[in-house]
Amino acid sequence: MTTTPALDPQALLRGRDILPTLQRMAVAQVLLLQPAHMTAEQVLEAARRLMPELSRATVYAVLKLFVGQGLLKELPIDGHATVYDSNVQPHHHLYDVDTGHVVDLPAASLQVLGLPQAVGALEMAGVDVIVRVRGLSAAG
Amino acid sequence: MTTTPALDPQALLRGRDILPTLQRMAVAQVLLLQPAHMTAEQVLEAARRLMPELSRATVYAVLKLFVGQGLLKELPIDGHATVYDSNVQPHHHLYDVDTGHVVDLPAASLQVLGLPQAVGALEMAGVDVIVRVRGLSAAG
DNA sequence: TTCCATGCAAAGGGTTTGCACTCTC
DNA sequence: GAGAGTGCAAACCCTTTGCATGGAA
Repeated sequence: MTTTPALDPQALLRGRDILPTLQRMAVAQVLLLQPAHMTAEQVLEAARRLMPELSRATVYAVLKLFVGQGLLKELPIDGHATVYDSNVQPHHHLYDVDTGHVVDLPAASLQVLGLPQAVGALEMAGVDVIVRVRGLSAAG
Repeated sequence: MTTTPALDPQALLRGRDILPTLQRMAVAQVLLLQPAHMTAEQVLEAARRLMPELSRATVYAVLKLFVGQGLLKELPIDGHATVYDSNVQPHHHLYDVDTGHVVDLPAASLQVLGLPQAVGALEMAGVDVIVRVRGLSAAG
């Protein structure tokens, strides 16, 4: 692990050459300071508690910016709404098919064998393992 | 493999207690008689070559019915449009992040180690491995 | 002062729904 | 004839875009 938890949203954003506006810091506060899985709507709702005037369009813009700067990852989990994951380290996911809750699975907890043969000469851009389960009660 | 390729759409549908209407047989013809990965829009376009009056709403209804009856699987690959896979055997996917093309990866070509420990006492509903690559030129 | 960020509202794509018509059993 | 299946259009949800305002360098 090379993660140095950035406890200061402003420093976190400056470190990625992102102008730390109030809106961006509100989103960072909600999503980047701890591991979290949230949809855009959930981010908007949570960030508006810190900044009620925050607009939906801005949240989408900020999320897209954060993804581009490597602060967030979009999860390919569910067809309806994009889920943003603030854990950008390689890892996998447990997904509750009934509730939609997601929890991280450390990269080391699963091992995928056979990848080199499977991708052959293609350029590999990443591997996602999604384990669908039932009964994941706690919030993810 | 226990697959007995059903070459007759009508028998295929009756086998699942699905009333074989002309619309459902057109969709089956296009998607179920061979392994394929298609979005609803692609299914509509292809099926309309067999039946020009087919409506979009009916295609969505039929796809949902087929998924419920285990004839199709929805792939959790991309946020925009749902991709339907007529291969319902356990297997994984190679996904071209540039073109959107998908190809099957036989279940045997990859091995995921550590699942029992990862899911613990939860009920496992399935495992999806999506390998993102670039340069997958052929249609998937 | 120039450029970037924000907010609002409208537009856009994918999917679902309401309702009348048609067909199957 | 009763109930299921279909088609059309409108509605819906998530996301993006256009444009005018406001703030940062």
